Amino acid sequence: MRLTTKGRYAVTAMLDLAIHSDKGPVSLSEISKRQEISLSYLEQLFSKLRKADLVASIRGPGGGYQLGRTLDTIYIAQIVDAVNESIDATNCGGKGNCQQGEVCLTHHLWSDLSDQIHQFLNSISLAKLVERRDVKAVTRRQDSQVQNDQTNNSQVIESALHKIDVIQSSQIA
Amino acid sequence: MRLTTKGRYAVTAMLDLAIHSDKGPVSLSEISKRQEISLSYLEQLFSKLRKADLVASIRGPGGGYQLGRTLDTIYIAQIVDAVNESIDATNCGGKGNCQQGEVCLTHHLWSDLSDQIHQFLNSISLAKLVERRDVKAVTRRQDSQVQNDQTNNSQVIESALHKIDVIQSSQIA
DNA sequence: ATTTACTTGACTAAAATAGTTGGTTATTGC
DNA sequence: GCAATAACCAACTATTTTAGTCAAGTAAAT
Repeated sequence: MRLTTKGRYAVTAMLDLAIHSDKGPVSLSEISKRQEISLSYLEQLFSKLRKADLVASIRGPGGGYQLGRTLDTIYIAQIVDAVNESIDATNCGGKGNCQQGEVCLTHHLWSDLSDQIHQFLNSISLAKLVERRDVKAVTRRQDSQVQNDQTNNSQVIESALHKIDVIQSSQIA
Repeated sequence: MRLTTKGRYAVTAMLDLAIHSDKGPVSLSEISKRQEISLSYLEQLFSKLRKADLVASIRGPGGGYQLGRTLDTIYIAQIVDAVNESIDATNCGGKGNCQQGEVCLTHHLWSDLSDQIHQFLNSISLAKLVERRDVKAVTRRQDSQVQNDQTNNSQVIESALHKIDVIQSSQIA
């Protein structure tokens, strides 16, 4: 059974994409900043998401990713499946050949658990997540955070430019 | 989120113990044979299970392990918890400090999933598992399999002893 | 033409898993 | 007392997975 940062990152990134897709394509570097996920790692994940037709890519300046389908037809289980092998709790991948071709003592237990998890993650669509109050709150926080970072960056840049001016004028003198 | 062979082995071994505990203590080597789990690995797992008071040990010949409590008060979640760190699906261990001290965009989703899994595994006791039809069927298969192995082994030993006899008598001659 | 941004593949450090090895200690039956 | 049995313990190791980097591309828009 695997549910690690990989699957979590994928869902988080897809949700970020869903939230910000009203103003055209979303670039991975935007998502990377907002969700604090390494850009190159996102590239790997989105390569898989694209192969699963969960997203579509648009190249060139102003490009980025768009959702491959409408919000209400993308379920969390599909996202996790696309990047992880599966969300199967059995050892045998559900095949039932865990002990010398036969089922092991606890096979059915793990099989039941898998069904349970799958049902849960398959009952939640991106549309549902976007509407959640806690998601909206975090979105507000993240958007203003990125805004601040950019302000801070331009301040840093301005002060750097100022320093260069000072150095240059002192060199002339 | 971790649910790997470790947790599965622990539950399988505990169930095996529950099934065979009617005739006194069960040794790890018995469990090892029946469930095809490495003996030394079982020792590691049972060390943790003992610390969680899920089993009690009896040393010396004829010794082995017994359940620490009655069948109906031991739940699968407790067994997995005892050997794995936790069955938590969040990245932050449920603390909600996943993004710079604040919750990340998908924190509540994973938190909900964790609750779901925990509820499921906490609703199943060893007593319930023992009664399942599929468990009873596998138990019959495993018990007769081990019986056959032992018969085969004694045949192998007998034939080996015979060979030694032949070699020795030829050396004398 | 150049910039922006996606695409691909190979590589890597760190962690976790699933063991192995080699002992020590306690108990029992002879 | 002495084997034999079986729990207990600690350190070590191979393999796999995760999470991420690096480098060299390709496609599209201005």
